[in-house]
Amino acid sequence: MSVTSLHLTTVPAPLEAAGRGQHKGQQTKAAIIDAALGLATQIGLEGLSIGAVAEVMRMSKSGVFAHFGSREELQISVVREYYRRFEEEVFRPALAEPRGLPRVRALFANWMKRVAVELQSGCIFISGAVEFDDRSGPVRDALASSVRAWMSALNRAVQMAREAGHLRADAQAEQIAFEIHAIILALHYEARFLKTPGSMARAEQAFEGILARYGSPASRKR
Amino acid sequence: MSVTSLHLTTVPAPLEAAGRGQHKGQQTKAAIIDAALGLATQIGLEGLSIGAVAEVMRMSKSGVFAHFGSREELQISVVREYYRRFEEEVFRPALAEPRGLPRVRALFANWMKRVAVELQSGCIFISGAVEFDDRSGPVRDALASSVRAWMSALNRAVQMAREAGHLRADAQAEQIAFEIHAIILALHYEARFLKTPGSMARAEQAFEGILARYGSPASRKR
DNA sequence: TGCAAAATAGAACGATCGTTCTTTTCTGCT
DNA sequence: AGCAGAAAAGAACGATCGTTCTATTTTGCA
Repeated sequence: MSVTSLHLTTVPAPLEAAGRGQHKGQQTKAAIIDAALGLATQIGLEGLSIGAVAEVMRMSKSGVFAHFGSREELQISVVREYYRRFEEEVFRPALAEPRGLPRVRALFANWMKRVAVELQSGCIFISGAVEFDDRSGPVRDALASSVRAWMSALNRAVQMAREAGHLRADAQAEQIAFEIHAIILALHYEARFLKTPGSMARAEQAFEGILARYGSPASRKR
Repeated sequence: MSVTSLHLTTVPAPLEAAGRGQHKGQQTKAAIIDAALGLATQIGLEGLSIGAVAEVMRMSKSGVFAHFGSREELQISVVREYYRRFEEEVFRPALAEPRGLPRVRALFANWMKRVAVELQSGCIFISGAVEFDDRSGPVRDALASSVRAWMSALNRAVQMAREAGHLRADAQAEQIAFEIHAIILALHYEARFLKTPGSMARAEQAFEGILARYGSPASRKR
């Protein structure tokens, strides 16, 4: 490839946009990531082995391996795909709601919906945090930056709710985001591990409690 | 050993109470569990390998193995020891406080103190929950029953606070325990994984928020 | 002090892991 | 249709794992 091809505008058809028309290799790579994501939600990123992915894909180990070059790269691809889906399911739909409390409520509701599904499959942002909390490297970095991106999106939504007058003027967005995050983590723990019945309802009630505490006195219901 | 020796009252000195005067084997076993616990808090119960424990103990793999008969039994021993220390550090000292809100505050404060230390080492009740949440077997059972025991102790303390009139009459102990647990989990996540600064203070503030919300109107401070 | 039993070491096993190298099969373009 | 390159398979490697078996050392009581 010549240096002049760095002028991307001159590149014709062969490099198409992601999606259809991919070469065979990219299609299978996407399929591998999908299978690996399914495995990783169950057994964790650390438990994810190339052999297991190959078995699910009915491919050889080396066939799977060739697409990534290392297990680490496969793990990173899984993290990125998980984040993409999380954004799609939780964040994007909430943008349809008007800024302020409605959007914050939608974010929490979508998050809860997702956790309800993950009570069977598992959440990579939670299991990954435990697996990589005292390690370093690119997998940890990919995980942490994904979670931070989501948390700061939640932060912004809360901040907008305060600016819209839906929350007390002295409410801190970071504090509220922290407490919302806490609810989700406890729900995941109690429902998925301890199998405590009624956890979903307790999480809902805890969320309402936060809103009652930080909600602006003007819009207080009782 | 004859059948009549089942009359435990007839057993003389050789079987002593746990503690001093142990045979060599029991001493080293306790030392192994201590070393294994230290490893498990860092790399998790699943990552705990007999080889690594042997290296720390400067023993052979088979020497370590012989004390437990299986890796699973070693893991269970670690869980039990962790629970014992947790009880000793968090629960027991709080019994010195009078029933009601003071004791609940002490439980939370001790828990926070422990988490602050575990931000370096890690918590088996949290990492274990992630590692064993979709598995079954004796290790999972040991973990779950330990956590349930602690959670129900916390529950009882909250319940007593309500009965003492320190909390609203309509406050549910399970709900409050859920929310306290949530705070600890979020603190662990944000401080240990994300390394978000100020997490300790946010956890404290969230706890005060819970008390403000569920505290009895009579004892409200402002 | 001596002797049985407990405690530990050492070597080897089958299995699984990520990775490398070589070979075969398949794809897609001319 | 044919050919170059991509994609996948296959075999093998060193390492680590839990576990087993046998041999050696150490302990604690008579």
